[in-house]
This record gives sequence, structure tokens and C-alpha cells, in this order.
Amino acid sequence: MKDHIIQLLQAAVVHLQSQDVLPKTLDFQIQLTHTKSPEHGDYSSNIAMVLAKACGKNPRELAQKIVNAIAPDDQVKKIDIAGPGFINFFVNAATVVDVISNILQEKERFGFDPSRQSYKINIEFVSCNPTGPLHVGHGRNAATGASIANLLLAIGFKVHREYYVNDAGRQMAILATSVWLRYLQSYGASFTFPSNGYKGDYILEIVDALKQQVDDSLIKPIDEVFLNVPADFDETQNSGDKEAHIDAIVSNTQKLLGQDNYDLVFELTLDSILTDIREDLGEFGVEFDEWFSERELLTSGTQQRVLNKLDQLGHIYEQDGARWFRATDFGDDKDRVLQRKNGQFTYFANDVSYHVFKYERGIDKMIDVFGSDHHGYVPRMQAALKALGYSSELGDILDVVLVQFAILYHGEERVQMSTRSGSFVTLRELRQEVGNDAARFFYVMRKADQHLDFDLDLAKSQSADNPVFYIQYAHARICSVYRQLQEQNIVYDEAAGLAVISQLSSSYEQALFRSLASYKDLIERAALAYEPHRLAQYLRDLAHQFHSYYNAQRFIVENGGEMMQARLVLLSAVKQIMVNCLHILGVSAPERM
RNA sequence: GCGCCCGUAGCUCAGAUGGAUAGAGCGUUGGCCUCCGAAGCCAAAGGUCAGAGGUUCGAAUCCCCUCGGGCGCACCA
Repeated sequence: MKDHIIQLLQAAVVHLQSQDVLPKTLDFQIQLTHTKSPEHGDYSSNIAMVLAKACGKNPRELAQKIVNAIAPDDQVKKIDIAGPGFINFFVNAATVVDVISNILQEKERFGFDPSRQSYKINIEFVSCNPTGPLHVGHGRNAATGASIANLLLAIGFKVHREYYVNDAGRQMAILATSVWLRYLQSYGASFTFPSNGYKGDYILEIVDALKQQVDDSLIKPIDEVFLNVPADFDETQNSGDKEAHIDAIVSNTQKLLGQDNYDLVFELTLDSILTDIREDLGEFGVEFDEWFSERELLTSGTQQRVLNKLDQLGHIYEQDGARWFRATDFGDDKDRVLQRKNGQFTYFANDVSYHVFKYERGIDKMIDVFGSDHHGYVPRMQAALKALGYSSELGDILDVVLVQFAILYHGEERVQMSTRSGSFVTLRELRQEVGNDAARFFYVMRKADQHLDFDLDLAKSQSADNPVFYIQYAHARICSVYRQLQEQNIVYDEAAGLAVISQLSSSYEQALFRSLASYKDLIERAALAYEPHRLAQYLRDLAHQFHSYYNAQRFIVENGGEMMQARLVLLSAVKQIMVNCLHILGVSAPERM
């Protein structure tokens, strides 16, 4: 319908141009919006005001000329000119019926545009280091990424969801070493645990698993573990170096265990944590199509290939023994090192390779969902892809969604989190406390790049204050109407209802029609802008409209006839849209509560 | 110091590429159940959109400055 009206306007303007009423050299794009208020009709365009200046006419006069030039159309009931020069379209009731019947026919696929099936979008999210359980910060990234992926799927794109597993590098070595140190302690070894080691309780669980597999066969003399190890940082004397300390222990660990046994500890540790993360996310309704291992990337030699390509293109130079990428040529404010003077590739180099890897699999768009504390990283990544000459029909090849931290509250009181003490709140704890539905909803109900005040007490309260319950309650109420129907042996006749649904005329019904009609537009915009919070907003509005309607209107009446059927059809469409929205947000739609 | 994000009702936040009278929820006050789920609804009060300038027919939205907050500025990952 929207496209149809845009065409009408387009044709009218072109017609006026051909009649020399308007200049032929106009550069314009028709904008059409759903109106906020019913008195402004269903759709509104500002085209007359936009073109007024270029045409040397006042907006209302121009609007009148455009309206006169619009061909009569059986879907348009009335066209008004209002305010400073808006052209408002009132749509025939028949088109409202179309929306309802489309929703009921297409169900969960309503809003799906098959023409987008030819585009593949890769979305990478969570991707946190597998060094421990997910905490509440990762939870917001997970909920946001998953909802964006669902949105893109819902409007027709092919979507590939990916988790980048940072399983190479120093942190993982420290982690594996920490496990082994705890293992030694469990057999009575006595020493001070490194301040920079991983101390969480989850390490002890991994130790148990390790012992089941190897018993005491990996025990080594503790003196040798600390042989030639520089002193750890000492807070009281402000001496020592925690980094050098742990690195030396890691090195000794690798020597003492030997490659095979070290690998055994490493793999068992990694596997244990990844399994935990996978289960955690799975329970949270967050699924991935691929878990991509950083180590796989390193063994494939992609970095060298990428470096060579950038070099050939002239975007690399050497300085101080290191190899630099000319990021400043592509909008970054500093050049960046890809290969250090010791020959090692930087994390950035690995990440560029990873993005090349993704690109070469044949995609039209990559999306990275980052914590917003990494926003400084974005320009260099985009610079690298620009330098490689990547482009896409969908605009930039890489879009980055930044997610701000969630701050937890118990009512007024802020929940303190500290990674250092190991006392951070895990995602699992949060889920257990407030439930998956509330967590998924609360995480995305604010714009992703805005701070989120997450009130745990509110999220688990079973009251009207809690938006999740408010929305789910609306859905359950609709379900309840259909249950009542069955109990009273009244037949629901969709066809009969549809036939007369255009006669529903109360303000409640009109409001619901308008909301349903704008749904397609909503998910399209929300998807393309990567803004799932708009769905949360929409859902609340829709639920409110429904509750108002419910309070004012009795649905099941004896001998209700076709008008009763019409109302039931409307409810059915509302229910379907609620289910669709909730599904995209990863929230359940219970039939009773 | 430089860069990015932000400042909207008492509180938490929406405000689509600039559009019509700036909207919700909570909180406050006052109403609505012999009736399909009151976990609901209705009404009232509450605003110089941080401040000042500019662009525009039109600015919460775009540009400049000031003030106030958050986050980044590694041959770490």
C-alpha cells in the first residue's frame, strides 16, 4: 500500500513536470510516513514542502497542484492538504481488510520479503574470550545480537550467526596454567596463587574433570614450577611485576608438562568453558550457526596473505622494524601495526584476517556487535576493509553495533560488580533470578548504545509495572477469549468475520488497525537500523491498545453474529503480531499465566 | 589534550531520513469489577527538550560554541 501511494505521488509530480508546471530538473525522493494521529489520515507526505522552494511556489499551493494531478485510485478514499502543506491520504477500508487477512494467512512470515533472500548477512556477536562464564555484560550483547539477527531473518535476509572464539593467545595460556596450578594445589602443593591467574570457582570444576581423566599423573615438583620466576606484584611493598610473574610460570608449565600434556590440559579447559558458554546461551535462546576458532585462522596463514595484498596495494610501510597499515588514509586517526618487530602478528592483524575470511565466504554485509568500550577499534577495522576494496550492494561492507553496559539495580541500590574479585554476576545467575523472558526483554528495551539501568526487582515482579508481564498478559488474555469460546461451544468463523471487519469503527478498533498496518514498516526500519528496542516499544503500545479495547468491549456475546466474528478476527491478528514480535525478541508468549 | 556517545516530565526512557499539539511507563492525585483474566482500564497534574547562537517554510533532531556526564586514545587482546 505504501509503495502504491508513493507511485501515485511520483507519477503526479512527473506529470506536472511534463506539463511544465514544475521544473524538469527536480531532484527529489518521495517520503511517505504513517501518521501519528487519525485526523491526518493513514499516510502522509511532505513532498510539497520539500519541493516548494525549488519550484518557487508556496507549499500549500503546490500541494494542491500535486493532489489535482494524482490519478483517481480505488484504494484511496480521500486526500487532504493540511497544516503547512502535508498531503494526507485516507485509505479505503478494503485495504485495512487486506492487512488483516495477510497477517492471518502469512502468520509468522508476515513482513517477510523474499526478494531479500539473495542477500547474505553475517552477524558476529558475543565473541567473548573463553576464559570463564558469561557475565551480565555479555548477556546484553547476546540478547541484542540475537534479536537483530531475528529481525533481519524476519524481513527476508539470509543470516549467518557467528561466534568468534578467541582460543589463541596469552590469556588462554594463563587460563590453562591456572587450571594446572589449582590441580597441583588440590594434591597439597603449597604456594601463593599468582595475582594475575584466573581464580574463579569454575576453575575448580575444571580441575575435577581433569583429575578424573589423568589422576595424579601430571604432578610436578612445585619448586620447578616457580624456578627462575620473577616476583609477583606485592601490594604492600608496591614491588614485583605480575605480568612477568605469570608469563614465567606459563613458560615453566609448558616446559614441565611437555607439548602433549599441556595440550591435554588446554583442550580440556577450553572445551569445558566453551561447553558452558554454549549451554548458557542455548538456555537463553541464543543460537549460532558457527563457532569460528581463532586458532584455525592462524594455521591457515591468512594473515600473511592479507598482509601481502595490502602491501601490493601500497597500504603498508615499515618503521622501527614493524609493519604498519596506513589506516590514516582511510579515516582512522592513527596508523596501526599489523606485524610487530618480533615477527608476531597483532590482534588487529588477526581480526582483519578474520573479516577477510568472512568476506571471502561470499556475503553482502558483516555486522559486528561490540561492547561500546571498544568503539575506538571500529575506524581501523573499517579502514582495513576499505583499503582492501571491499564493497557491497547493501552499503558499507561492515557495520558495527555498539552495546553499552547494563548497570544492575535492586530497586534503588546498585549491584556492585568486580571482575577482579571474581564476584561478578554471571548471565546464568541473572537468568535464574529474573527468568529468560525478562532478561531478554530488559536487555533490548533501550537503545543498544545507551546505558541500561536494569532493575532486577522490577524484572522479576509479577505486576503491571513490569513491561514483560504487561505484554505477555495481553497475549494470555486473548488466548483466554478463544478458550472461553470453546467452552461455550461458539464457532469461530474467520471468513465471516473478515467479510465485515471493515465495519469495525470504534476508536479502539481503528487504533489497532493502524498499529497492525504499520507493523511491516516497523520491523523493516528496526531491522535495517539494527534497533530491536523499537519492537519493545511497539509491543508495549500494542498491548496497551489491546487492554484498553478489552476493557471497553465485550467480545463473546450470545448471538453475536458476524460483528462478533469480526472482532475475534481482529484479536486473532493482534495476537499473531504479538507472537511475531515476541519471537523476534526471544521472549515467550504464554497462553496462560 | 584529541576522538566517539550522551544530556527530553520528580525517576527510567521513546521520539523513523528535520515536520503537524514533544510521547510512554513508574511515582503522585481521583475514579472503574453482580460482566470474556482488575497481572487491567479511565482521568488529572507534571516540559524554556542542559545553555547560547546559526541553517531552514519548519529544529529535541543538522552546524558552531559553552557547561555537565560516560567511554576510548598499545608493537594488549
